[in-house]
Amino acid sequence: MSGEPNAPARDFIRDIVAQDGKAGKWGGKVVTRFPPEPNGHLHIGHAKAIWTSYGIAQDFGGTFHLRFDDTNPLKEEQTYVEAIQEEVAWLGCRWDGPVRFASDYFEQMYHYALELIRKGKAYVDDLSVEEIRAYRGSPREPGKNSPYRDRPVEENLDLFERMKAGEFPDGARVLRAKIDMAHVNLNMRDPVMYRILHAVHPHRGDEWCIYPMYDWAHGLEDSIEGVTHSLCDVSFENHRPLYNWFIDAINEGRDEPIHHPRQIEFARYNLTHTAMSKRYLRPLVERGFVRGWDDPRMPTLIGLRRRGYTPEGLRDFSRHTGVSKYPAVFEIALVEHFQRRHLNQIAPRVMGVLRPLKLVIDNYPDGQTEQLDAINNPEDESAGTRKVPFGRVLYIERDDFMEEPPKKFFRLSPGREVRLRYAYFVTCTSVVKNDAGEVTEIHCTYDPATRGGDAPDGRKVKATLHWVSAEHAVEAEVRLYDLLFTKEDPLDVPEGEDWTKGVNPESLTVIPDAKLEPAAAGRAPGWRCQFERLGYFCLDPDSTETKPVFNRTVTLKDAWAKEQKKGTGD
RNA sequence: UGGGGAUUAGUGUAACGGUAGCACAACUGACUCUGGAUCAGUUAGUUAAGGUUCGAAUCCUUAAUCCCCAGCCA
Repeated sequence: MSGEPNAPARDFIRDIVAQDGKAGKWGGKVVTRFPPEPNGHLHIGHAKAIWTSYGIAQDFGGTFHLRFDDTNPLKEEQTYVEAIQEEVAWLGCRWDGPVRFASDYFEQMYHYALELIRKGKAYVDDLSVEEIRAYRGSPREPGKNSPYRDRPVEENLDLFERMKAGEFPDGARVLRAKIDMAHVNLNMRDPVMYRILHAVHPHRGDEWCIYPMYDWAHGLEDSIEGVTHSLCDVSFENHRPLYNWFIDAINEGRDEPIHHPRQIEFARYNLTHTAMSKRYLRPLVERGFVRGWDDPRMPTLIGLRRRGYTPEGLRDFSRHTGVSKYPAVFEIALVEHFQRRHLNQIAPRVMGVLRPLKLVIDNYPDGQTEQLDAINNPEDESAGTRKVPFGRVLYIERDDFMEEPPKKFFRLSPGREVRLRYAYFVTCTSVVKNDAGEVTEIHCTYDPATRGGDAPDGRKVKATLHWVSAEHAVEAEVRLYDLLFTKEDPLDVPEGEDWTKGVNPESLTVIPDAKLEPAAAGRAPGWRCQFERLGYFCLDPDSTETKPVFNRTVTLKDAWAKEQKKGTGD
């Protein structure tokens, strides 16, 4: 990322796009696209890829397309074309024009294929899958020509036509490009362009019996749409010569050459403590390690959304991490940083006690209730204030009291005075314990002169505690999430060992009876807030009229927790 | 013993032959009615070895390491 925090993004792709613009390529136009296959949900890795393409279109005043790469009806489903649209829209990326489909270009591609056959650049091959594989050779050994490679053009035309008409069973024949079976790049060894598939396509029904292969289709889709900069994964770097070959072959002898996009590859990335590919995510769902694809622990977009992640935070993460060709591993802390940064600006504050400890103020009038003023968001004055009910019996956080406090523990302990946020100073006078010796209740006195939280005599306290009035408390379920895997690289396991063993057994902690101030009640699912001193939370769709359910999106930074971890707390 | 790419603090990413910078993380400290936020500061880097040059992260050579490629998947 460039030096200034708010400087425009700068990376090698943007440099290329800028150069092309300067050179007047494509009339200075910029068109990018995101081309998902509708066969699964998007994850945070896609989010960055989408933001790269969309962000570049935005930065250069270009347009951005959403196009489904639906060339394999065996693997694709309509539900995903709907889900993915929603996911991209949620991210905040707006595509130009309608949602596009590769399958809308099938006719055009077919005609291009006919042209190649007529030019002697493609042929129908009757070899079986196994034979094709065997004939392909290996990276170190050249392949050999198929015996069908030199079929006359007329025969190829006839056979291809009949393939399209559905005269042959699946797998009987394919159409291949005639390039070079000895090429060092395996992708150039007569790649398959069409295979026979008698399948029902989600978008085209049973119109087609032949379906284009990705390598044949993809470049053409970009060409047809006028995509100028076709951004993709580094693994397609080896395919670029093939895409160029196809377009050049089509353009050979053509009066009006078809558009030739420029493909630029960039590295995909990984995150620490998580796995991203479907291969690893699916078992988590199917074997019940998580509750589903939208489990808030999942790196899927629907999971992160449910957890309370904001698209703005994801966008900032995507932009600030830059683009490169090096297979980067980002620390999950960086993702969280951008979530906190955004949430801090927008999340209204609320007080909630996760592990309640009863606190009784002995000198507070029994039965009295006050409404105290609290600030909704110190980072946003326009968020205003609210009233919080206060009474003689309160709940405070168990962690905020220690009978025998270590040196760096500033919170409540016997004889110590602390502030109850927006309320009063209280001093702990005694504790009540059960038979097991656990503290079940603490007693305090309060100083009426400190109403609102300031002492007129100017005396200071070291800590401010959040609290909830017992009488007014709203009971809620709170789900605390931690790393899905404790290991940085969950896939790095010894030969033969099951990587799912690395799933963090404490990745979910359910608190059934948290106490919240009334302001947290009556909200709609998706509502985000900060529980003061604890973290950012988001109301889950599992909530009912009587029982809200909150997901912890991300914790607040916690200096005390860090101190404890260091073991220097006492 | 094939081809294509890549390598800058702990993690990412700038510097495009001319002072190696930024963010996150870590660590200090200030401030604070959130041990949050904010502010100030510290630690820490060019994969290695040669060469070209007044000057190299940048150009050249060699080596090392990592990623990708033998689907009728995308």
